[in-house]
Amino acid sequence: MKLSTRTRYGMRAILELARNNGDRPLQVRTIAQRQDISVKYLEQLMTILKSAGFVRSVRGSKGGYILAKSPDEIKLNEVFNCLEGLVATVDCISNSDLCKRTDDCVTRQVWAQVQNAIQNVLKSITLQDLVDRTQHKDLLDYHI
Amino acid sequence: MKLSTRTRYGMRAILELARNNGDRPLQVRTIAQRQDISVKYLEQLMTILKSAGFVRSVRGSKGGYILAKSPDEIKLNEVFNCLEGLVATVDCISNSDLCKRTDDCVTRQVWAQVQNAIQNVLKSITLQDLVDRTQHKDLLDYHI
DNA sequence: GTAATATATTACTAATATGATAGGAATTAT
DNA sequence: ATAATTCCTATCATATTAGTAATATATTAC
Repeated sequence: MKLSTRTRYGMRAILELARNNGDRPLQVRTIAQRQDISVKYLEQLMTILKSAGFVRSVRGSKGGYILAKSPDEIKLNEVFNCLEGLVATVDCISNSDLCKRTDDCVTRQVWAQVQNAIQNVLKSITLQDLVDRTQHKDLLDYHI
Repeated sequence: MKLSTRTRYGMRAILELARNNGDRPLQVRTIAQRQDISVKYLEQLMTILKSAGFVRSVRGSKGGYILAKSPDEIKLNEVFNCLEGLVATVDCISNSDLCKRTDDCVTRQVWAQVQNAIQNVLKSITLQDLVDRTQHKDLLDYHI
């Protein structure tokens, strides 16, 4: 139950774009440098984010990526689901045909609860929230 | 972010033991049959559950496995953490030394929230709860 | 129009994790 | 002794993940 780097890197990348919002396009290379991610790998992640409609690309010189919507219109669960694939903790939650055993249903209920909890947390946070958190970093205690 | 079969099978297996609580030991073979899991694979999972102290084994003929504690003393998050390994959604949550970038901390905060939410759900449920749910199955609506 | 800059797309590789299988040793009830 | 059962170790196949490479294509600046 670990997050894939796809999700972690992707989330950090789109956060960079959120910070850059309103400015000129941000290049993959720049994001990769700032976030210490392989350029080539990040390119792929940006493609995913693009085809999901979260970012727009500007090709050619001085091109790069920009957010397709305002940061406060992008909720983390949307980005998360896009990157992490189906967030089904187990398949039978989304596809109830798979469930044959009655006992299974008990654990299935549990996994559904878990999944719900995850989504609720992420649903409550927008990219703008994260940008704000970074900017007031000095005022917050970040130790967990 | 899918559950491994280790966790799903293991959870179902220990639930069988919880149902069988107070009775004679339950054999791996029996559990495997009921839950449609490979015997040899389940053996390994039982070893994990045993070394974590959730179950006790009785060797030899008429042997098998029994719960080491009462079902209402075993919380799902404990079993989950044992099977799924460290539930660290990302490593830097449990090991703060890993976090070099300040921006990371923002997403790290998010993952920590997510992890917390998962744990809270699982912490609130015991094996006994699941046993009860199964027994009153006819009274409940299990569709999600 | 040309060079420079960037994305787009595809294929490949290496490493790791996961799921499962197999064989036999150790242990115990009968 | 024998049958039943866990315990231990090794092995294998597959899937996933992370990353690299090469090439094509589009856009802008000049």
